[in-house]
Formats: sequence, C-alpha cells, structure tokens
Amino acid sequence: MMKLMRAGEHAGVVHGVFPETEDGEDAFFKIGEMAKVFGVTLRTLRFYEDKGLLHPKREGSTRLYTRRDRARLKLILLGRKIGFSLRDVKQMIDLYDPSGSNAKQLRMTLDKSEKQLGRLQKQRAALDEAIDELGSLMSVVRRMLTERSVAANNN
Amino acid sequence: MMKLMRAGEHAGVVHGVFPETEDGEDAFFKIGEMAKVFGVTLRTLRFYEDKGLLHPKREGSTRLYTRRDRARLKLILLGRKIGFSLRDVKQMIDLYDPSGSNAKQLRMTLDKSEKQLGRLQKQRAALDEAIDELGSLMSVVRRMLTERSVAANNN
DNA sequence: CCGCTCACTTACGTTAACGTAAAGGTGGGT
DNA sequence: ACCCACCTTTACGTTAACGTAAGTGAGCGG
Repeated sequence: MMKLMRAGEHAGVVHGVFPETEDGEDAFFKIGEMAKVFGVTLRTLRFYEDKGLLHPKREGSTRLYTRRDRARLKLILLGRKIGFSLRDVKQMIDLYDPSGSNAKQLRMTLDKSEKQLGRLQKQRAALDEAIDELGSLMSVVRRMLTERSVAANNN
Repeated sequence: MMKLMRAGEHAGVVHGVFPETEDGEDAFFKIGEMAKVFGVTLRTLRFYEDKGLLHPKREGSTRLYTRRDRARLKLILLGRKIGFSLRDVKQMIDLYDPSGSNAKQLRMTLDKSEKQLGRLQKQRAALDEAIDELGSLMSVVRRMLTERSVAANNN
C-alpha cells in the first residue's frame, strides 16, 4: 500500500498547502508534468529558463511552474509557431508590465508581427513556387520513365 | 594598350583553342564568371566541388567550368530551390549514366520528389496556420492598443 | 539495502550551407 | 617596381534550438 502522499507527490499535481500567491487550483507543475502537458521536452523547458524565458520557482532544486509560468510558456510556444525566434519572443515578453498600459510592448509586438507576416508571406510565395517547380519536375521525370519503358518494350 | 589577349583572358569567356571535348561556343567559364552568371558566391562553387557536386577541369590550379558543369549547377540550384538537401541532390545526380536508360536514377528522383512534395505541402499547411494565427494575434494587439489609447483619452 | 522514477547540473555534440579570415600565387597594366 | 584584379588553399566561425551523455541526489516501494 502506498503511504499517505504528502500533498500530491507522485500524483501529477501538487495542491499547495496554504497557497500564498497561487489560487487553490492545480497550482504547481513539476517539470515532467509541464513537458507532458505542453508536449515539449525537459531539455526545452530548462533551455527556455536558461535563456531567460521562464522563471519557475524552486523547491530546493526542483522547478515548480505556476499558472503564470504556464501562461508564459503558452505564449512562447505560440511565438515559436508563428515563426519568431526565441530572442524576439523574449524581447516582447520582457516588456510586459502588469502595472502599465503596455503600449510599448504592444507596439513592438505589432511591429515585429508585421515584419514577420511579411517574411511568412514571402516564404509562402517561395514555397508555392517550389511546389510548382517540383510538380513540373515530377511530370517530366514521369514522362521520361514511361518513354524509356516504352522504348525498352520496343526493343 | 592591351597586349593581345591569349585566348580570352580577361575577356569573360575563354574560347578553347582546338576544343577537344567542348564545342566551339563559349566553352569555359572561370569561377568568377560562373558566380556572376548563376548568382552564387565563389565559396559556394568551391563548396559544391568539395562536396562532390561539381568537378570542373583545371588549368594549372584554376578551375574551368564546362557546359556540362553549368548544366549540373543549374540542376543543383533547382534542387536547392525545390528544397532538397545537397546530399539528396548529389545522390540523384550521381546516378546519372549517359550510357543507360537511367531508370534507376529517375525512379529515385521521383521517389524523393514525392516525399519532398509531401514535406513541402506540410510546410505550407503549417505556414498558412502560422499566418492565420499571426493575423489574429495582430488584430488582438491592435484592439488592445486602441482600447488603451481610448482609456488614456478618457482619463 | 536494491532498484526505480524523477529531478538536477555541466558541458560537449548536432545540422546545413556556406562566411570569412589569412596568406599567397599569377598575369597585366602603368 | 608596384598595384590590381583574379585565382588558389586551409581552416576556423556562424546560427538556432535544442539533443545527448555523464554523473549525482532525493524519495519511495518492496
């Protein structure tokens, strides 16, 4: 039989006893849980932290990710999906100030977004071209193959 | 005054004296000419050679690119544009045999092309998604910006 | 006490396609 | 004699985002 678990150990979610800064829900994630929930590796999470994108709390040496950390990670992954570099993501996130209008941050984000949109559209055009060319290459190759086989059959 | 040029030196194009394997046209390109004509750097040409994708002749230590080399380069650049790696391009080109049906080469090319087409289409889907998400992000950010400025005006 | 799972840190390795620096040859014009 | 444009070789540097290996510790079930 299992001994009584001390507040959720080995149970996926730690319910903070008297949470001081977190609400009573599933307040803390350990790194493994984060990884599973977000579909990233432990290395990735540590890497993001090393790059200053995440700042989980520590219980001893163990990382504890709060709700805020999860929100940040969600943003980071959105940024990555959109094609921003981690450095850009960091810049934008770092400007967040809960006690202000964040106009600066928003403008920078918008600015970077416009540029990124331009890049993505360019990429799209290049990609479409590549697909077209690949398509015609394939039809040429197919033609050559059938010709050769016909020639072979006529020998 | 220029001294009489010895067979096209400093003239962009070398007309081989008694071309043995090349036709009488502009038969040889030096590396600088190749680079200009194809819009690549010298480094790139030497790199491709190093990787076994090009095999220009030599006059002493100077590289001389023949018509065939130009055709190969054209293929290489097409491959790159289509998104193939240089390794793939090399594999496909290496299978070329002027004395055969090249069925093997053609089939490999077709095979790789199909897979590459799949990858490109996947990329396209991801890119479209990214563009969409980026678009909605931008509209959100814009909304936030106008809201904030309105709030500021109402203060 | 053994072994397992999960966590930690440090630090080198990976990948592609070149860029770039350093040092040097060759022929030609002035 | 000098400089210039062009060619050569060798070989380390770049970039991003992690992967992977090595060695260690904490806690728990059996």
